[in-house]
Amino acid sequence: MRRSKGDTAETRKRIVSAAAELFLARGITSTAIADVMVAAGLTKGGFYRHFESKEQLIAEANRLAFDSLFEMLEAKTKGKTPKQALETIVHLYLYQHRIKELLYKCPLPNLGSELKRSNGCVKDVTVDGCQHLIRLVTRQTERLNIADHEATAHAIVSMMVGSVTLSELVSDETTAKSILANAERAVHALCGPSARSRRA
Amino acid sequence: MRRSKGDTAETRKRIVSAAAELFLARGITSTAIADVMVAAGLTKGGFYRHFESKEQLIAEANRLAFDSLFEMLEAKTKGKTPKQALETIVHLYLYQHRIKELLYKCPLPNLGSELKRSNGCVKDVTVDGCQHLIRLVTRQTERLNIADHEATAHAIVSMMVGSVTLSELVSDETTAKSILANAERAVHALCGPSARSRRA
DNA sequence: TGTACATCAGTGAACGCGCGTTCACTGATGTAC
DNA sequence: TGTACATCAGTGAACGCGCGTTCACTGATGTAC
Repeated sequence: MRRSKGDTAETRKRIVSAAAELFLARGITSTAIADVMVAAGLTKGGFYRHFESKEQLIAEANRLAFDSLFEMLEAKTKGKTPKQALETIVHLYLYQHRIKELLYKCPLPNLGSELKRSNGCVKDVTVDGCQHLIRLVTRQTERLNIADHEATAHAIVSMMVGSVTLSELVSDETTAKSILANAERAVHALCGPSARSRRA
Repeated sequence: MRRSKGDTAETRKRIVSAAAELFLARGITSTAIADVMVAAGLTKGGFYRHFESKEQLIAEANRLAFDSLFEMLEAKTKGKTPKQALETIVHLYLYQHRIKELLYKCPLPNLGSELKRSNGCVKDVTVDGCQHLIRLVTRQTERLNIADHEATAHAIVSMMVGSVTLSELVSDETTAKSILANAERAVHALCGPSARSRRA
């Protein structure tokens, strides 16, 4: 039965949102389209009224996850000093799995190896997200007057992605926590006074 | 046709080796058992004479990849000063994709998100490998007399895994290279003179 | 050492299941007049 | 504003393919005597 335009648009959003949550929690290949549709309160037959293929859904779900992460990080750092802003970004990113208000997790540590082998629009979204995250951090290292702000930003993002990956992997909760805490400390060290070239 | 004991053992090794290469290059789910068997010069029907399930093969292939990586790192750092040894570990790890003599790549950045959701023996091998890598680095930071050597080792391993993940992901070769170079520099900074507590 | 039989690595076909995709159908919405 | 028809979101069944796993069979190796 046909639905009104508004309903249709809302249904589509619900599907993408359910997909983002399921993909990030269970992985892409182990999430079937039927799972997504059921989570969105529909049956799988209706999927192709909204999307051309699973590929397209993957791309849109990842874009949603990236966009809402970046939007939250922008909002939470607005008006803060560069030091506070950088600390906020790093802290929120590292503890993304424990923050309820963050609907979707970052695709980079959660789907990294699945996305690495992707093509076309999925690849594009991933690369964009990756560059966007680097830019977000670079903006703060630049404001902090760090000697080589771009290099430092690269190192920070690598550490963010790597530590989240590792902490989700090791089954021991104590180790997981200390990996995150140590990443946070290391970022601090990389941005410490000896790294600043000019007065802040 | 039945084979001699030696042949059988060798065939088994060939299957595990082919699996490790294919899994790490193409991902686990997108590598079929038939692909592995063909790469090992056999037909897929013979697989179950050697293994109970694909699961078991995944576990063994990952163990092989981890073990040969660690073995190489041990060999290359033997007899070196802690500073040289740490630099060697980090450098070889970061540039693992460009080193031909390294048969298998590290499962952590290459299969991280696929392994994260694994269970049983696959999970065990992954966690072991992760801890082993941390220990390998910790041994050097300890010898370097770094103030908090375990915390620093965690940070270094996070950066190693994260930067390899990211550099394989971004399609732009220039960015990929600079991510790796900046990770190497950052490790250097984390182990710099200000991080040493006692005289070396 | 030689012979007869059991074992079992490897083959190729077949099975069965899950999943992405397609399709005929339904009935409410949107549109033309 | 009301009526008639076209559109199309959603359903449930079916299709087709890939892939993990099983199986009957072959013939060389290993073993018992």
